[in-house]
Amino acid sequence: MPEGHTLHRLADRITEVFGGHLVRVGSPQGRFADGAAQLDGSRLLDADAWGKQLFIRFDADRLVRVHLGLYGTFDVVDTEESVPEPIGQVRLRLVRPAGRGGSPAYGDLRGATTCALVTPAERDAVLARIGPDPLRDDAEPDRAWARISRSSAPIGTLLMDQAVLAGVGNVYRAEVLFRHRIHPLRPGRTLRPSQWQAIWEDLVVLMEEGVATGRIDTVRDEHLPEAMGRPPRVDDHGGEVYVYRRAGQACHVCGSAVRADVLAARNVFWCARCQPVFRSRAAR
DNA sequence: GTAGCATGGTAAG
DNA sequence: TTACCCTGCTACG
Repeated sequence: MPEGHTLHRLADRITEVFGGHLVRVGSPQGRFADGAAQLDGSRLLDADAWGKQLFIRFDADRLVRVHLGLYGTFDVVDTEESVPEPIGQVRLRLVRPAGRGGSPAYGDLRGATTCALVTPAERDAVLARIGPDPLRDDAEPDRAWARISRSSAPIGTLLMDQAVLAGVGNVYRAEVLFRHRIHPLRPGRTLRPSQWQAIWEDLVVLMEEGVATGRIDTVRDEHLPEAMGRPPRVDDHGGEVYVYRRAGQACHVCGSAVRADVLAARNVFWCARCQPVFRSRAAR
């Protein structure tokens, strides 16, 4: 589930459901028991995300830092009924009690890499080490370009490095490189400034759409299933994509087989014909 | 039923 | 480079 769009969507949802309310905070599983005990009964102010980092803000300058990792989930449910018994390993449970005719709501965090009570200074330290986030209005893409433009590392590695750029994960990495016809192994420093600008602007659009829909869709209208007369993609993420997890299948644009390899410890996918290997001026 | 893998990241070795 | 976190889906038997 979790690339940056998931966390921003979740922050909005937490703010909407719990913001301004006195909440019950628990850790049915027990691994966040100390933090939960300190926060229980206090006022939740709001939640905000930077890249894949989520911070839930409580009164008295207290924050919960959440990182979902690869398979963490945070389900927020507005219910007309009573709050159910926790199912499975619920690290953190937030409850907005029913009151004055209002219905109860709850949020369950499972499988997260991180769930910790932190201070504003600790939050700032985390934020200081991550790059600009395409989903934030105040992001400075030049900061990322400063790193990319002088790095010999592959652009496919740099896009996944949260210290360079925050919020992009394995799906957006593969898809944005396809959309800009750039090979994942191409060294960052060989990109032109205009290519970086186009990638950034595209990430802003794609990820904002991801926040709105809760899925990752990267396929242009002319390549959608209905436009091409091909079957829609069926899997657990739901979005229409060009190359992600499509190894061996036909490229939607040129028909050649999608390639796969491991880059930055993750599977990367690309079309060898649409994303030709970069050749330096000297090599040509 | 269950092995294997996954939209991530850290820490140990 | 590997282990881990310990969820949830898919593929396979």
